[in-house]
Parts: sequence; C-alpha cells; structure tokens
Amino acid sequence: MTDQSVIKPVKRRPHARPAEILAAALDLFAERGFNATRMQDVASRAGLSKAAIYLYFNDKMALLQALVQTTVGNNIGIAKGLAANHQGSVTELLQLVMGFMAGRVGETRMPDLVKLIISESRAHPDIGRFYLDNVINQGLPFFESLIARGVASGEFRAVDPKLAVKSMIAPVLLAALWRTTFEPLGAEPINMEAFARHNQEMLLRGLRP
Amino acid sequence: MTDQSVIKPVKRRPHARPAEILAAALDLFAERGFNATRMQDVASRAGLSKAAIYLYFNDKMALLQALVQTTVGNNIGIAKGLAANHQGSVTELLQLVMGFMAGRVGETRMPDLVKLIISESRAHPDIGRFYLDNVINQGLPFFESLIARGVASGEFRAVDPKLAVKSMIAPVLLAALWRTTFEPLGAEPINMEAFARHNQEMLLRGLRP
DNA sequence: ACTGTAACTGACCCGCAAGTTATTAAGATA
DNA sequence: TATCTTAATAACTTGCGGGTCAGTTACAGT
Repeated sequence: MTDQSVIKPVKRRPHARPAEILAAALDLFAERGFNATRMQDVASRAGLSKAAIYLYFNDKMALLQALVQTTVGNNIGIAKGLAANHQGSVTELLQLVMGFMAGRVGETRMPDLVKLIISESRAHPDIGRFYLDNVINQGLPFFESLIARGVASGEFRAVDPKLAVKSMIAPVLLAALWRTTFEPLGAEPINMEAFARHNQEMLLRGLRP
Repeated sequence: MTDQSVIKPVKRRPHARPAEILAAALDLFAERGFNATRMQDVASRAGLSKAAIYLYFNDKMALLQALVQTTVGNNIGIAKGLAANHQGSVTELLQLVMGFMAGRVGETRMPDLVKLIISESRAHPDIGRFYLDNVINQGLPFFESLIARGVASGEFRAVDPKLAVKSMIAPVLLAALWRTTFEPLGAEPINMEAFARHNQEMLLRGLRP
C-alpha cells in the first residue's frame, strides 16, 4: 500500500481521475443540465467507463456536490482577504470587491455553478443549503459590514445595509444567468467590463450622501 | 356537437379542467421542480386520473408551456400600457413601472415561473426561447426607450440604456430567485416593499445628472 | 515467470415514470 | 329503452438510465 490517503469519503487511486471526471461533468451539466446528462456521457467525455466513475464518486449527486464545493467554496474567503489587506476608503474597497466578483462571472465557471445550484436546489436541498450556508450567509454579512462602515464614516448616505448589499449582488446574478441561460439561446452577450463599470458607477452614486 | 371551440391545439371538453390541471401543476412544479413532479401527482392534486391529463395536454412539457404562456405572457403588454397612458416625467414613469414589477414579484406566481424557465431552458430550449422572444426581447427595448427618453430630456445623465436597463431588472430577478430558491431553505425573507423602494431610490440617484 | 492487487470495464438488473389502451360511466337525444 | 357521444379511468407497455457486479487487464514486487 504505497498510498495511505484514504481520508476523503471516496476512494482515489490515480490522482488525476477525480478532477478529470469533474471537469467532464461540469461541461456537460452546464451544457445540457443535470438531469439530462447521463452518467455514460460523463464517462465518455472523461475517457472512462461509466462504472469507473463509481470508483471515485458514490452517485450522480456526489459529482454536483463536489463541483459546488471546489468551484464556489472559497470565493468569499478571497473577498475577505482583499478587505483585510486593504488600506483606504470604503469606496475603493467596494470597487475592488465588485471588480473581483465581475471577474468571477467573466472568467470562471461560477455562472454555470450558480445556475446549477438554483436549478437543482429544489430536488436536492443539500446543494442549496451548502450555498446558503457557505456563500450567502458568509458573504452578505461581510458585504453588509462594508456598507455599514461606509455609512458610519460618512462616505455613504444612511441606507439599510441589508438592502444595499442586495443591490450590489443583483447585477452579478443577472450577468451570471444571462450568460448561462439566455446567451446560449441567442441573446445579445453582455460586455462584462462595461457592465461592471456601469454597476460600480450606479452603486456608488446611489450610495453618495 | 354543442361546442365548436376547437381553436386551440389541445382538446378541451369541460371548460374548467385545463385550468385546474395547470394550477395543480404550477403548485407542484414550484414546490418540487419540474423533473421531480410526477404526472400522477399533478393528477391527484387536480382530482383526476393521470390519463385524463392527456385528454387536455399532449405531454408533460405542454403543461409547462401553457403555464409560461398564460402566466408570463402579457406582463410586458401591461407595462407598455402604463407608459402609454402616462403624462409626466420619465422619473415618475420609471417609478410606476418599477412598482409594477415589484408587485408582480410579490403578489403573483411570476417568480416561480421565472425560476422554472431558468431551470428548464437547457433541457427544453423552446421554453427559454419563448421567454426570450416574448418577454426579454420585448421588455428590454421598451425599458431602454424609457431610459433614452430620460437621457434625451436631460432628466438622466448620459448612461448606456442597454446597461441601465439591466440595472433596473437585476434586483427584480434577485428577489424572484431569492423567494423561490433560498427562502424555502430558511433564508431571511425579503421585505418586498422596502426593497422596491430602496431600488427605486438607488436607480434614480444613479441616473441623476 | 508468478502472484497479488489496484484500476478498470461490459453486460446486466431493476425500478420508475411517461405515455397508451381497452373499458366503463354518465349524460344527451329521441 | 336503445343508442351515441363525451369524460374519465385502471391497467398496461415501454424505454430509459442509475447503479451493480463478475470478470479482465496492467503492473509492482519478488
């Protein structure tokens, strides 16, 4: 036994396979949806037999769970890191954070994951709850604290941080769903840079005293 | 033959049934999702046998299609009506229209439909395309024209209407998905009145010259 | 070369749910 | 009462797809 790494619930012998399977799964889930994707399809794309997938993952849901965890898990951590290292006005920090989020939408597969989470949370509440606990319920209070800081310092007018935060998030969500849902149907693509700049402008003007 | 109303693609004998079936279907689709809902469940809730549903609808998809058409179809028409009858500033009109949209989110089943459309558009592009053609591609240009009017009249600063419109829609989308996806998992409910007022304020301040 | 075992596969099983059919019940007509 | 039409159903068929398992291959260690 050269490899004692039996820490995780699933077996993992050749250390590249799980990631390959997940990559294949994400492509297909994003393209056709979770239900319409066959385990056989995932297997084919990953260059394995269907049965082999079950050596690494317990069932189909485990694929989605793993994808959510690895792709979406620590975004909030990164954002908090940005804040911790930041010197300067809350306005600047807010711009930084919003830029980061826009980048995630434009340059990662986060939009696909968000859409999957939204689509599957009814049938699989675990998925939705994980996102709620680890992203929403981490992220919103953090963003609220930023807004509150700006209000306290007089940079922003006296808004309700809970509401302001949703104004901040909403365009990001829209962009993610636009990309994943309507662009594939032929809708005019969003220019992410321009949209991000526009939203920063709107938010900061909206918050000005 | 006492009834010659064979206009619609599906048969319809006792004139209450189709609506009853659709009501049952919407409840269940919203509660469990489209895939997880069994035709038998819809039948039971509507007080019919499964086979009876097939007297009125060709297949499961036809249920969803009918729901989308009847529930979501003419919202844009109403909004356009508001605009046509309006005298006064674009600011006021925008407030009116945003109030209307907030009302739809808070008081109708539109959020459930939006979520269904987003969730199912991959597996069933017809659904997504219908929404794109009849709501998005009708609504966005209309809203853009409002913004453009405000810009032209000097009420608003010179924003790109395409982007501004998305800022206008985004919170509505967020609220709809919050309600349908995260509130059922225990997330803190959104106060729609307060959120709507906040968004109006943010938008109008963001648009001020 | 021989053996053990890690990695993988083809073929199978089985439950489920969409959709179909043969049949019955319930008026209407006369 | 006999008959025709509409409304509805119980029972069935069908196919699909997730998950399993007995068996095969590759290869490391001796």
